[in-house]
Amino acid sequence: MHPDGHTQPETLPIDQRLISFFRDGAKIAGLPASVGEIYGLLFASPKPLTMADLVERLGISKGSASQGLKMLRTLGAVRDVEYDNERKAYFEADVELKKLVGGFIREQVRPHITSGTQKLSELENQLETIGEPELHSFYENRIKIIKRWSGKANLVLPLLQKFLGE
Amino acid sequence: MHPDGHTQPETLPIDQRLISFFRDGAKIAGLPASVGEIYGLLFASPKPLTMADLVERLGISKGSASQGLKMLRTLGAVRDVEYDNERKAYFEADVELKKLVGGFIREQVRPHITSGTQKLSELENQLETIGEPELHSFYENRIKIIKRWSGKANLVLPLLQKFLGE
DNA sequence: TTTTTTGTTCAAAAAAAATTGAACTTAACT
DNA sequence: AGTTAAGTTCAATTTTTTTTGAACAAAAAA
Repeated sequence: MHPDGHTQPETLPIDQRLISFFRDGAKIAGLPASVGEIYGLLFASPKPLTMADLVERLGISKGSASQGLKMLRTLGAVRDVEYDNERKAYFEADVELKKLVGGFIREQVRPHITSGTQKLSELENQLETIGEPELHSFYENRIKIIKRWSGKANLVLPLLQKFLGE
Repeated sequence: MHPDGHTQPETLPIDQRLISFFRDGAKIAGLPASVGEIYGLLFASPKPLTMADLVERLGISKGSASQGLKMLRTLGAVRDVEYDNERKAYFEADVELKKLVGGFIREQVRPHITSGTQKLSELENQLETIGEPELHSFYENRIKIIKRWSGKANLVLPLLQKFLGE
């Protein structure tokens, strides 16, 4: 089963703790547990790892590893690195908070805000169709409230990124 | 059954649109769709509503309505109000962003941060058990990184609340 | 060329989360 | 007292999300 003599580094208790730490973190952020585990193991590893390493040491399927890495790359949380074997791709965890939060906002938050803004403007159109003055003014006010929230959100995000970037 | 709150574009009445808007918002925030719908209907209603109203107009079960209201109350997103019928309880949406975000942070964010901090300190204990100096210093540095993140998070939350509170 | 290694895709299976509904509690009314 | 209306709880069901694994593709090695 093991044609070559290479030994995998043993998974230390501290690695297990880091994996578990990031598994929970991923869940909190609304990401799959396996994505957190992959990031956790890479974070816990002094050297870059291959996809096969992730499969073996986390006991996940090749499919999960591939999809998880894909997601982590688009989030900018993991990067490809050059490493001894030409054939395989090696990965390591990116550790800059600015980049992690930036990727999360770009991939997971912005799209929702965009579609929300779209829905909001459709909402405003509907307002026209309300003849009854009492009701019209009620809904007009409700929409004004949402717009105020939306304005805040659009201010907060850049502020947040700036704060984390220092 | 759902009287199609969701996918019709042009001709939806305004309160259906608000329900759908908040359903999506709830999902984004990691809350059940039914919670978003309940908040949406209350937000869209000029008068307070009873639980029976929610069941009837949203087509959800009594169980969902009860659980959803419970969650919204602990989030501070919905409040009890006095209204004509003594017997039933009436509810209306709370609309202050400060309060909504505050409740969300208190109920959904803080507990996770707290348990994360706990895990972090367990992680630090594990560090002691690593004899090998190279590895020790690697993990020490990793833990330092997490602590830096954690410090940032603890600064950001109050800042965020302050910003939204003005 | 054919074989082997590496990685992706996606339908199906498993796991997790939300929702239901019936049994139960509580409190008001007769 | 008993009856009824309002609301809660939670085991069972449904729905959604995640994970798997086998088929496939790409590219290097033999």
